[in-house]
Amino acid sequence: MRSGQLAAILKELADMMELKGENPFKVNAYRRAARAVENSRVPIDALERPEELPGVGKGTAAVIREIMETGQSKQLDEIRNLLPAGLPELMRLPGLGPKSIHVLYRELGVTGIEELRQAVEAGRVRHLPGFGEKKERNLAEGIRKWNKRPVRTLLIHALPVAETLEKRLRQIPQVERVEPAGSLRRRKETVKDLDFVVATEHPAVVAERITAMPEVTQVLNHGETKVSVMVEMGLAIQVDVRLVQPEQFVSALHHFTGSKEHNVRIRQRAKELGWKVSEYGIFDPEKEEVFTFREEREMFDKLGLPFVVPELREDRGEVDIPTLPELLGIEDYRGDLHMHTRWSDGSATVEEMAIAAQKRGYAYIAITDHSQSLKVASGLTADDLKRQREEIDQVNDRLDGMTVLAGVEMDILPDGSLDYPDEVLQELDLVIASIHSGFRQDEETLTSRMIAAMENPYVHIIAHPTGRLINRRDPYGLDLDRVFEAAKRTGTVLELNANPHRLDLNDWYLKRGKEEYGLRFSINTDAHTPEMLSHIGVGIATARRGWLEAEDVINTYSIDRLKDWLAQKRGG
DNA sequence: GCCGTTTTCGGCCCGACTGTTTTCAGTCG
Repeated sequence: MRSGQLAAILKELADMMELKGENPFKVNAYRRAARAVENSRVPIDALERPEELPGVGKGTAAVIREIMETGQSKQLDEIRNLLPAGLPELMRLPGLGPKSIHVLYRELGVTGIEELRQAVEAGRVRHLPGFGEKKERNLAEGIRKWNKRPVRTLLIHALPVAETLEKRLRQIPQVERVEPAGSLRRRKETVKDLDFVVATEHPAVVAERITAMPEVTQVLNHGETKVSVMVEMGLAIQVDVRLVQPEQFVSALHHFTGSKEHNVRIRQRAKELGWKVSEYGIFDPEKEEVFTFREEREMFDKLGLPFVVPELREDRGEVDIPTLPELLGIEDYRGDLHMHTRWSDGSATVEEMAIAAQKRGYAYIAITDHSQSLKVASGLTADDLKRQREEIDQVNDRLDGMTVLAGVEMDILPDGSLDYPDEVLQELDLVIASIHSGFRQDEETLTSRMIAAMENPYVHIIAHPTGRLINRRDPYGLDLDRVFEAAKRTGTVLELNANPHRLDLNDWYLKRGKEEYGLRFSINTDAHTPEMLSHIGVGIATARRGWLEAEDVINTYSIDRLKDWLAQKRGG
């Protein structure tokens, strides 16, 4: 049993209990337990006493034990027998929560989306208590969009739009301060919309200016403190702007940066001190006094907490521990170890890539073109690799203060063997192995295949370990705990691929790999053009979200230390 | 269901908005 599976069962239990109409605090207790399991530093199967997890008491601990032992929960089975399986997914409809779903089920016998559609079309919903014509129309709209999964925008696409909008907002004379907030500020891999917090004494004027921007295609909401619009700026995205008084700016920025879960922890913390936190400030009910702040740092200070950077605000322990890690920064990064050239499917020469890297201030790079089996990408034969090595040597002779390593991104073949024999690998400075075929094999086959590659002493790094493509392809069905364990045992480093579509390993796995297994990682762009080296920005952001420090990432090593490590992996 | 240097009972984060109501429940972030 993996922590992800256990957490999923606890979440389902919470959802079902909520639909059943259980005490909301009890429901929340199960949600908290699910979070605690996800964020536990101890591997879940090594957890002897679940009640040691925060928010887990006797009751939930017993449920956890039962699930660990039997793989299921009697309580959950009972509710499943009581309530139709189609109900939980109805929560995805905007405006529909557990209470309304229960009414629909009880009064109309609605058990799923199809029956709801029929009830709405027959006009039967509007007569229910708490419902009306407007609500029925909104439901009809939600049902119409049911199958159009809202695709979240990639961070890398959202960033330039946010930057343009930020500049635009700054140009409005009545605007005193502007910051982007929300998941963009937390640098999540995808964002749903763009949030801005604006300080102004004249909210109505600013709101007017925003709705009048030429890129605005639709005004969704236009109130005194909030404007929501759809904009078309290369991509169509919703923009929410919150307008607050200047003295409220910092509290509002913190509030709208989130995450929701982080905010909840912050408010609990304030409550322990007898205060109340909202988007308007920290309120002391005893003295009837409101504290406001000039910088976020002051706000955390007031609560007796170390400053938490936006990337960590996910309630993964950042509010509960006395000292936070000194996160990796772009200035710590010394070289990119995964990129392609014209030798396979890249667009530039070795020298062009090297010069681009040097302009970024790097001390080294590794050229890692594809291996022979990957025909679609013009993979290199052993002979090609020899000739490429000659070219790399020449480039190294011409460059000053920059080392180009000769590497390869070698396919792990569907049968688990590697694409070159050891004699070829030992000639290379650095070997990355990765899976590009046979994605749909079963978990056991895929996992063994990857572990076999890690056991080869010549393999230094596993690239994009789960193979997911955000919004496009799910991760391979790997047992990542076994992969982590093998990485630890063999000293193999797992990659955080900084391609904005991959960002794989993701933040959550990075934190787990570091804390539970003591792993180190490599962050690389997998660039196929010189411009793509700039993707390292979102890679570093993801690493920060994964709580990584410079020491956890081999790309922060000096060239000498890196060479030592490369040799050491081979038993040198 | 969980939790406790004010507590073993009575709380559990906070406020805005919507649509339903005529003072508020439900939903959302």
